[in-house]
Amino acid sequence: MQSMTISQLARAAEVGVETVRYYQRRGLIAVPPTRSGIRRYEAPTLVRLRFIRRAQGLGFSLEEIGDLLGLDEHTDRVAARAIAREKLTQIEERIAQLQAMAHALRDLVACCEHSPAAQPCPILHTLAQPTRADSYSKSTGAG
Amino acid sequence: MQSMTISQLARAAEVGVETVRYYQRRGLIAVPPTRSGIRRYEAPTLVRLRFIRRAQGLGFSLEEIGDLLGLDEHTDRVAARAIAREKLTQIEERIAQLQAMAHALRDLVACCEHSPAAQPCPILHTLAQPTRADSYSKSTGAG
DNA sequence: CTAAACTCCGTAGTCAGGTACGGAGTCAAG
DNA sequence: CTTGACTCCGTACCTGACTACGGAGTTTAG
Repeated sequence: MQSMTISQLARAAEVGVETVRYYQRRGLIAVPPTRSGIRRYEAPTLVRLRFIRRAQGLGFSLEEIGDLLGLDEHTDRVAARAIAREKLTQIEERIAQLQAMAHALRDLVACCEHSPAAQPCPILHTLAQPTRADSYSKSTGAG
Repeated sequence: MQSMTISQLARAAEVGVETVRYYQRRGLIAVPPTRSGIRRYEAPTLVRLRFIRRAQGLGFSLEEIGDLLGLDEHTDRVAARAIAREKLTQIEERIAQLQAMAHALRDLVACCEHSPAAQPCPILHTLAQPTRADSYSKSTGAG
């Protein structure tokens, strides 16, 4: 399959036709010239489309992917590495945030399971507590 | 401060006035009756507002927070715990996804650092690779 | 040669969680 | 009693990544 219609291209890359058009509008993939109104796509466009999906899977936004697509495999290795490192840092930060949330939730659930039935729900009660949200974390001391 | 204007309320909860109004539109906090056109807010509304912000900090969406706000501290402990557990599971899943991304990125960066300068950038090259995105993970063998 | 399927392209809608705007009314200080 | 700050409310706008719609043109199978 040397040359594809847009729906063949989309199917090959496992995206929707509208998504392909959207990427064209965003300038991520080229709009090939048309003979008689219908455009035909070549293999390099499919490669580019798959690049986009894989980069998304690594957490890159379409804007960042636009930058990555502008890089040259041979002359821009340092830049590519820098972008990848930055993304890695962002992901690690996000993981840390989510781990803090998970930790707080685990504490609340555990607290709720072990507190006497006559008392108000520690989860709801803690959320309604005045100011600082960390009364459920670490110690109950003055710290 | 028994009774507050909307801006005092917003300041006390560390949110914007427009955000308070937005929560009113969403039905998360009540719109108090007005005498002469200006509304006044009591302490329980501030508690509710802080509840919302803290629940957001734990990863709950405004819709979920609406559910939580409808629960009773005494009679709905089981429901509250179930919601918290479900959120915890979602967060753990998200963490796992992000860790997979981070792992892949770390591999790519390391690969890029150690590959000979004459070769194309392994990061860009891997992204452009046909089909499966996992050629950068685990081993380089036939698997 | 026709009918179905596909393509093109611009525009608009979706989700979440706000943020901004504008005009009219209200309140407090001087 | 005016000035300036604040409030009310509806509506529109924002980000990011799509997704849908509609009408006109094109291609293909029978």
